[in-house]
Amino acid sequence: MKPATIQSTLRRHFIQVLFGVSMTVRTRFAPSPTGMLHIGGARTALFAWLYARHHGGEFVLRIEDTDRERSTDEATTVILDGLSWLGLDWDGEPVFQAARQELHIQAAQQLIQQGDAYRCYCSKAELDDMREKQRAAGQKPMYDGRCSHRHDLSIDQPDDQAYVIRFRSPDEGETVVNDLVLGHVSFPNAELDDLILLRSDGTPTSNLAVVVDDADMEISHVVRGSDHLNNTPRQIQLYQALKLPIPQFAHIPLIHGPDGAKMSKRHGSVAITEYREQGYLADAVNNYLARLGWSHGDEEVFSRQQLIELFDLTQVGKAAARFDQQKLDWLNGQYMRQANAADLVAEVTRLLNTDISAGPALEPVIASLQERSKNLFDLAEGARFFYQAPDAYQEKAVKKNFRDTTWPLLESFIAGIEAMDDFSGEAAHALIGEICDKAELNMGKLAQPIRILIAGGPVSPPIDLTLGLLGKNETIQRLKAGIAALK
RNA sequence: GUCCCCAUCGUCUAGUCGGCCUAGGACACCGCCCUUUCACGGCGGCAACACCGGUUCGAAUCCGGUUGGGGACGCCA
Repeated sequence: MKPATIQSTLRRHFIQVLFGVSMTVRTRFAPSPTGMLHIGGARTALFAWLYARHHGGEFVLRIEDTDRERSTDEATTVILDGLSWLGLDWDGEPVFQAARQELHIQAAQQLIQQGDAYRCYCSKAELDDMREKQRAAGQKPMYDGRCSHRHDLSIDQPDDQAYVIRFRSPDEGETVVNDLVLGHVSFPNAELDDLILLRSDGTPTSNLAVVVDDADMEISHVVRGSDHLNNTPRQIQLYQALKLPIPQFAHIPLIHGPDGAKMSKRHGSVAITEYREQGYLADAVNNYLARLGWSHGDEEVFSRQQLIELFDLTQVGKAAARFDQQKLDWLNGQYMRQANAADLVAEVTRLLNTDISAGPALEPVIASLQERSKNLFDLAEGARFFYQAPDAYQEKAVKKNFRDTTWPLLESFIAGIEAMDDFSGEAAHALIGEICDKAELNMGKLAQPIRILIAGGPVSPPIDLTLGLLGKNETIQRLKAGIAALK
């Protein structure tokens, strides 16, 4: 046993002793490594993580790589990166499902011995044909159990004909899922066909593996997307047949695109890591995702800590939610403003991707831009002119703010700051005021042209801050270059 | 098609056991204010209980149906 495992086992034991019952919450996130970690998966992971953390329990990771055709190590890495970025830390090492085949096969053997599973010799073509006929007859395509009563071939007898192992599910009665989000959901057993446990190559299928693993890993609450709801009654039957304790289930509604259809590539950035590239803050994404389907009164902004304190599955809504980029943008803006400038330096430096050694310190530049930036990308672009003199001036802004009277104002401004012994943003600002007063103009008549020559466009932090950060020499140099270029 | 789920402003949602809801908040949108720019912020506005029945003194809230949307129907997960 690894130290971490011993520790968690001890902790679980401690809680059990303390409360006299087994009440450890243990949730899991079980992605299949066949693609990116998308928005929906990230939210499922977040909810499972929040639930565990809220209850002081554990959150574990299981990589469901049993479909070896489509699973890749690369996808696993991307998923882990995504979770790490969001700060959804997992307990212990990730478990790889493919490595646990023996356990799954054993369970299948047990079911065979109990008579709860049987060999099915139906070929792919035969099954296709069967389904096609069912569909044509307006029925739900499902296995009709044609091999379940074949007694002519002993299941223990070696056979050169390919077969799969199917679960013998009950035909009558109903199976009830008691879901923490959806409540009672019952399925007629007649609707549940005999699912495949072991493929013809002997490998276990996901439904078997999930049940065996969730039980073996002592998962107390299975939190997953509601696209798995239909698998749940079958899984419950497997738990029962294997005499394993049934966990609690919580099926989280799916996230739809703005058009109401399931999220897909055409809705833009579905990979969670894409949001990092676009300059979103992890906590803002978490906050947004949490509010999609969950709420706490009228509040909108929740820190990570508050989410852990307040989150509960009982407050998760049942309806699917649409993804709304504008609200994410707004929330991200909230976090941008709240953030410590120092914490943003590294990421902004990366996004700027230019030499900043000659310009002002990045931290105060960031501070001056935080409240006018929706995201880090915005912020980096807003900061760029501090380190790169404009090579062009926005035409529309020039047209609007420059006229013949502008030039003398600029000249006297330059003369004024050239004469200053100790230049500062405040002094420059005061000078603009003086010049405009004298000319009986409002300050914008001079401040805007200055801004355009300095930044290349009509947008920047307040002029005093901007000039103060840029410094006397750079200010003069840019103004002169601008006059030369435009006059 | 069959089974399952869902249904409050354009979007996310509040709405504990039906009365406090002439339905609240947030995003978006539209005004106004603040402002040397862009933003932030402040104030105000627009805007919803899908429909039809029933239960009840009283329903967004309970029940039934209709409609609409979504999910699932693989030797994928």
